[in-house]
Amino acid sequence: MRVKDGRPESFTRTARKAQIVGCAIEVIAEVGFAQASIRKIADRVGIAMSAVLYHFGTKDNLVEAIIEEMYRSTLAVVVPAVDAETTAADKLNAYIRSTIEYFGNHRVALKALASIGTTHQPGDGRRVDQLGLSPGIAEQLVALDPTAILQDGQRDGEFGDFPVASMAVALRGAVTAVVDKVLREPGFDARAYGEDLVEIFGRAVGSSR
Amino acid sequence: MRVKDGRPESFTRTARKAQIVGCAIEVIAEVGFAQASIRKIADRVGIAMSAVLYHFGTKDNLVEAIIEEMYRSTLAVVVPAVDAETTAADKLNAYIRSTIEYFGNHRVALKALASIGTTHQPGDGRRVDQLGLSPGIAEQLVALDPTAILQDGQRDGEFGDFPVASMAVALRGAVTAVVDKVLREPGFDARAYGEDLVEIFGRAVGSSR
Amino acid sequence: MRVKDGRPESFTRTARKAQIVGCAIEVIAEVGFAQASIRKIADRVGIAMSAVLYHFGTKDNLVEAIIEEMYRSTLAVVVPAVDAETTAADKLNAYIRSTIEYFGNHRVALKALASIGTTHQPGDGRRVDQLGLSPGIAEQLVALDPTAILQDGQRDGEFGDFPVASMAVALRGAVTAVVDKVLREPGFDARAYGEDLVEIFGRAVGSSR
Amino acid sequence: MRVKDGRPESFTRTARKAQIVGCAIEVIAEVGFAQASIRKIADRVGIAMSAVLYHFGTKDNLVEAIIEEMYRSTLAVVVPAVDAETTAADKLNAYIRSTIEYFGNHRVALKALASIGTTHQPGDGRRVDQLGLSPGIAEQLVALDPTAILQDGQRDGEFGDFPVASMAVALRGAVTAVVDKVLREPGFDARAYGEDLVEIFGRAVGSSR
DNA sequence: GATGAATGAGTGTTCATTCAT
DNA sequence: CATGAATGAACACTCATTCAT
Repeated sequence: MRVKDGRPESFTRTARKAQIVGCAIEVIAEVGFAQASIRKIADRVGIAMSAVLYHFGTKDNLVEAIIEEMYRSTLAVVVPAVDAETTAADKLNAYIRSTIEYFGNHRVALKALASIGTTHQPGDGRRVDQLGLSPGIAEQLVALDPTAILQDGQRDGEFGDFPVASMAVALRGAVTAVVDKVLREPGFDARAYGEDLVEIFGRAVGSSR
Repeated sequence: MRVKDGRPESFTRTARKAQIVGCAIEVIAEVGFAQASIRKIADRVGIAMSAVLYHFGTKDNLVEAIIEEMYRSTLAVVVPAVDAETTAADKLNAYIRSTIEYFGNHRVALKALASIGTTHQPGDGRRVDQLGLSPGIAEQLVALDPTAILQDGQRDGEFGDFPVASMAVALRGAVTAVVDKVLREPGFDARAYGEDLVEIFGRAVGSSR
Repeated sequence: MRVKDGRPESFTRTARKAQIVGCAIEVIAEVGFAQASIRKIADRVGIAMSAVLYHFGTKDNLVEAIIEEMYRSTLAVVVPAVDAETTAADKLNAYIRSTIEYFGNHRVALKALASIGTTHQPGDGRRVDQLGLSPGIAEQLVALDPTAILQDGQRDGEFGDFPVASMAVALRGAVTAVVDKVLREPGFDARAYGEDLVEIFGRAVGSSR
Repeated sequence: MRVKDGRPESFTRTARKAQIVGCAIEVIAEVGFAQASIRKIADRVGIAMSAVLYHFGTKDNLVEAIIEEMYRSTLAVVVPAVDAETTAADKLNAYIRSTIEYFGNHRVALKALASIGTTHQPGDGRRVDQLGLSPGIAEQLVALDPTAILQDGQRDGEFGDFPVASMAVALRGAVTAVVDKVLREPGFDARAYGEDLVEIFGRAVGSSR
C-alpha cells in the first residue's frame, strides 16, 4: 500500500524503523506485550505515537517486523556455527552451544518474543508462528530444527539408536528452557548449562565418539 | 471482603466460584488472556459481569484463583504417582509419565495458563509465578521439581555422574516441551513421547538398572 | 449479544435510549453526520461517551435506531391519513398533504436523515436504505410509495392516461423537494406548497373530478 | 498562494489540478466524501499526498474546485440547449431534456456531488451551496432555475394559470429525482423518464400548444 | 447474592496539515 | 514542482471497576 513501486526504502527510513523495532522490543520485554501500547513505544523512541503508525501502518505490521528481526539475528548466529562443522556430533554440539549462547546474549529480546508468542493474535487469519517469514528467512528456518542433524548422524552410524522425533522435541525443550532460567535468574550461567547439555545429549544419542 | 468473620465460604458460593474459574479457563484458552475480558467470562457462565467481580472483587484475584486451581490439579496427579514408587529410577519415570499424562489431558487449561504466564502482570508488585501459592500448595510444590529425585538417585548410586542442576533444567524443559507440541499438533501422541523421554533420560542419567 | 434472553428492555433503558436517539438527531442535523461524533452526542445528553456505547454497542447500531425511529414517526402520520380516504384522488391528496406536513414539522430530523443517507456507510455489507427495517416497519413501508394509489386510480377510471412509474418518481421528487426548501429557507410555507402540489398533480394525473 | 503577481497559472499546473479534481470526483463517488481522504485521492493520481495540498493548499479549496467544475460542465450542456429554443414551451422541454441527459451521463460526478453536498462543511462560515461560485459561474447560474421560463410562458399566454414558484420547485424536484434513481438502479432509462416528464409537466403548465 | 447502569482511562487508527529539502 | 517525515487532534471502541438497588 505504502509501497507504490519496487524502490527500496531510503536509508533514513530504514534506520528509523530499526530504531522503533528496538524500542518496541525493550518496552514489550519490560511491561509485557499486552501492556505495550504504541504510545508507550513511541514515548521511548521520543517521537509521536502517530509517527510509529506512519512507518508501520499497523501494530500488526510492527509486531511482524519485530519477529522478523528476531529470526534474522538468531539465524545469523546459529547457521554459520552449524555449517562450520562437518560431523553430526560436532554439528549437534555447535547447535546447542550457539543457540544457548544467543539466548544468553539476547535476554530482553527473548522475553519480548515470549510475550508476543503467547499473547499476540494477528488481525488477519495467520497464526503467530507464521509471521515474519519473509522469503529470505523462511528457507533458512529449518536450520533451527535439530531433526536433520540427528537423522544424518543416525544414518551415518555416528549416533546410536533412539527415537529421532522425540529426541528433537526433548532437545529443543531443554535448549529453550534456558530462556526461562535466564529471565528468572539474572545470574544464571547459560554457557555452563550449554556445556552440560552437550554432555547430557551426547550420552543420550549414544555418540560413538 | 464481606467475610467479616472466619466463617468458611458457603457451599453455593464455593460452587459458583469454581464454575467461574472453569469458564474463565475456557475463555482464556480460546481467545487468549489479553482478549479474555470479564464480560466474556461472565457471558460464558451465563451471569452478569458484575457478578464475577462480586465473587472475586478484582480480576487479579480471579487470575490467582485460576492459577491456584491449576497447581492443585497438577499436584493431585503427580504427587501420588511419584510417592507410589520407591527407587529413584522408578520415581523419575513416574514423574515423567504422570506429568506428561497430565499435560496431555489438560490441554485447554494449559493453554490458558501459558497465556496468563506471559501476559498477566499482577497489580501488586508480585511476579506471576508467585501467585496462587496458598499455604497448602506452596509446601507441595517442590514435588514438581525433579531435582530431589536426581540427587537421591545419585547419592544412592542408582544413577551415574552428571550435573544435577542442569539435568533437572533439561528434564523440565523436555517435559514442558510437550505443552507446545500438544497445543500446536492436536494429534500429537503425548503418551508415546513420555515413554521415549523415559528411555532418553534413563540413558542420560546412566541408570545402573 | 447483549440480549441473553427474550426479556424485553426495561422502561428506564428504553427511555435512555430514546433520549440518546433524540440528541443524536439534533447533533447530526446541526453539524452533519460526518462531524457528529459519539462524544458530541454524549455531551448533548449530558452523559459519558462510553454510556452511549454501553446502550448501543456500536455507532452503527445507534444510526440504525435513529433510522428506525424516523420510519416509525413518518408512517404514524402518513398511513392513517391515506387510509382515512376512499377514492384514489383523495388518497393521492392525503398522501401529498400528510407527507409535506410531516416534512414541515420535522425539519431537524429530516436534515439529520438526509445527512445520514448520503454519508453513512454501515460496517456490515448492508446499504443505508436497508437499515431500520424491523419487521413491523418493513411491511408498512410500501405506504410511502404513491405507485399503488396511481395504479388504482387509473384502473378505476378516476385518473386519465399517464406513465405511472414516471409519475410516481416525479411526485416523490416534487414532494421530497420540500425538504431542501424547508432546510434552506426557514420561512418557506410548506403547507401552501402542499396545496399547490395537490393542484399541479391533480391536473397532471387528469383527475376526472 | 505562491501566485505573487497576476500571472495566470502555467499550463502544466492547470492540467495537474484538473487531473486531481477528476480523480477526487472518482474517489468520492466510490467511497463517499467522508471516507475520501487526501491520501486516497493522491494515490489514485499517483502522486504524493502532499503534492495535492501543494496545489490546492487546503482540502476545502479542493472541494471548491470540484464543485466549480461540476457547475461549469452542467452549464455547458444546459445553457446552449435552452438558448437554442424560442418559445417558452420549447425552452421548458429543452431544460428538462438537457438536464436529465446530463444527469444520465454523469452518474459518477453526481454521486460525488451528492455526497459532498450533505457531508461537507466548509471551514469558513460559508454554506456548501455558496461554494464554487466564481464570477463567471455565478451569473450563468440562473439558467439552472426554470422559474424565468415559467414566468415568460405565463406572461406571453403560452402557459395557463398555476403558481409559478411551486411549479418551479416541483419541476426541479422531479428532475433531480432522476439522480437518486440513476444511482440506485443502474439500468434506469433516464431518457425515457425525461420524455415522460415533458408530457407530465406539459399538461401541468397547461401548455396551450 | 446478584444486577444493570454508568464511568474514565486507555487502545489502535485516521486524517489534514506543516515543514525542511 | 514535488516529496517524505512527522505531528496533534479526533475518532470508535474496550475494559475493569464502582455503586445504588
